[in-house]
Amino acid sequence: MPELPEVEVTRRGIAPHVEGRRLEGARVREPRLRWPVPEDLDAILRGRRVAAVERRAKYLLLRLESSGTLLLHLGMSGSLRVVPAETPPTAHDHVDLLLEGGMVLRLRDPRRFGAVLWTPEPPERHPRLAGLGPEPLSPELTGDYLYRRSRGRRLAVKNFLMDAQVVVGVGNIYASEALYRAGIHPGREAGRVGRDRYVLLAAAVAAVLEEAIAAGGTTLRDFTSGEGAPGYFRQELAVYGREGEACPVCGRGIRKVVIGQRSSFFCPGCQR
DNA sequence: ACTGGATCCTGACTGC
DNA sequence: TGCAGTCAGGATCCAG
Repeated sequence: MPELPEVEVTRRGIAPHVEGRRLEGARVREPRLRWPVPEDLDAILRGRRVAAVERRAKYLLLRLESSGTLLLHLGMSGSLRVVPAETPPTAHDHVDLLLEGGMVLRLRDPRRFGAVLWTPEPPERHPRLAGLGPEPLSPELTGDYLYRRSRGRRLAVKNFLMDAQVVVGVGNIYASEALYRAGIHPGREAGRVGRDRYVLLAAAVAAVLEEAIAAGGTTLRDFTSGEGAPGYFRQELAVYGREGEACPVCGRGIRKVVIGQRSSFFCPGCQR
């Protein structure tokens, strides 16, 4: 489900309910996520206070006071909601974090590609976070950076853009959208895109992600913020999911191709 | 070192 | 209505 904007919208939705609050424990109904949920999660969390809810790439970081961080990943189908503790869980509500005051932070994830990980170390040292590329909304993402990193690379520029070692947070929807805005064909070899076009691409990535966050994310099926509101960016998507529709700029039909086993949408007139 | 493909899992949708 | 096949917002792992 979520790319960076949806994770960030979720973070902003849950943070006011979670930050500064003490955890009374955890209830794990289904530990078989991408990696097993820690068996002693309840004991680890009980009585500890959440200092901050942060985000790195598509991971949410619940930083506990003193030390230790809970890493949450939503995978393809995960979502987080803050609900009253007495709310009956539905089929795929795998983990509850019990908050003082009678609410729970509830993780739902039908496909179970998500993750709940614990680390007592500084989270940037965790194997899942070490080695990640820069945040796309930081000053580190520049055209020069993308240009340098792409030299000699023969994979499609869309796959290059979705490589978390290069830059984090750009998933299948926003990769198509950013490449459209930058006028770059998604299947072009990354190493054969020039510096000037990477400058356009870096700006396009940041712009599309910021606009999506401002719109509350993209709701395709059932994405909602931590408070249950859907995102309204879907109607702003220029190419994703719009095969056969007219390009808003040149009027030619939007095409769909499979690149790296993922559907990719582009305008054959505007993108080279 | 890079690259593409297979893989984890369930649900929604399509076509017959 | 039922059933088989296809596809889905992620990211890791593995073989070549």
